[in-house]
Amino acid sequence: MNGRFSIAMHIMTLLCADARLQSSDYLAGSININPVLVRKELSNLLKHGLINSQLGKNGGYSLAKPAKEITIASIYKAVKPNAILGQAKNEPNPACPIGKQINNHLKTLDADIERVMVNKLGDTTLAEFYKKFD
Amino acid sequence: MNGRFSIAMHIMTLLCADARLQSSDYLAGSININPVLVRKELSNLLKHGLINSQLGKNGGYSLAKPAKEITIASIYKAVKPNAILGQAKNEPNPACPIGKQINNHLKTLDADIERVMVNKLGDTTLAEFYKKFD
DNA sequence: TTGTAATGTAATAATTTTTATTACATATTT
DNA sequence: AAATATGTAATAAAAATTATTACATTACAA
Repeated sequence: MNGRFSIAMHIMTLLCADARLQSSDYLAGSININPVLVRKELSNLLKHGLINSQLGKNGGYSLAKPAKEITIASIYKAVKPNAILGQAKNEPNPACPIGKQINNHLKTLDADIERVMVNKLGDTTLAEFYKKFD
Repeated sequence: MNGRFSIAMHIMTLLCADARLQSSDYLAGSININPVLVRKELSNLLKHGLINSQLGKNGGYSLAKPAKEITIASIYKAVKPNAILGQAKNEPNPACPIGKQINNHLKTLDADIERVMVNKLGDTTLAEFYKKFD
């Protein structure tokens, strides 16, 4: 996985900290990455119904619902990679009895792990996460 | 995370399937990646005490202990990334109250998740994983 | 004791992925 | 109508991953 989860959490925390509309430039300034990347992630969070946006002058972004109704799991799901345990790029040798089957078995293992993770992340809300900041 | 876990699992499964010494070239052929990459991962697994190697002609690799004593968690630990949830490359803006603290809080979250994952992966042994193959 | 086949590892190149940048259309407020 | 923001496409730059080449070292076996 890349830095997308961190970025999404950072965005959501900033929106949680101030209910007013926040611009992508301001968010990018706190995260310290390119504004276009932030807008791309905002666009994804929007698609997943986690935030609202307002076009035009004085526009910006805000949480789509109260922070105590947003689980960390829902944020994770919005940015989740194909495989949490990672996957090799190459097709294993189909002539090898192990190679032929291993990807399926690894996929099953990965699904098991993800279930446990999402379960754990579902225990915490954005509001609880935000409480840790002083 | 990259493909290292997949590769390590593939190596370990192949060694589990045949107790005789296996060469890195043979392993690379089944995985279908460059033999040098395989040797690098073998060198890492060796360092973690999961496998044995034998130098010289007719040399190769074998499991360091019975497959039923090797947990998937121990294989994961040998290749585990810094942060399972990923991390952004940039330092957040220290002038921002959220930016200043978020990395610490994300690190805590990550540690929680990893604990749950390793717990789950500790339930299964290589022998059990191998049983799934026909 | 010499040839062969294997591990072990360093250096470098190629490829892929991620991140940054530029540009501009569209929307909304003042 | 001007200003400021979202939204998005196209491209460039940087970083990470994977592949390749090269070769030293070890051990078996003829």
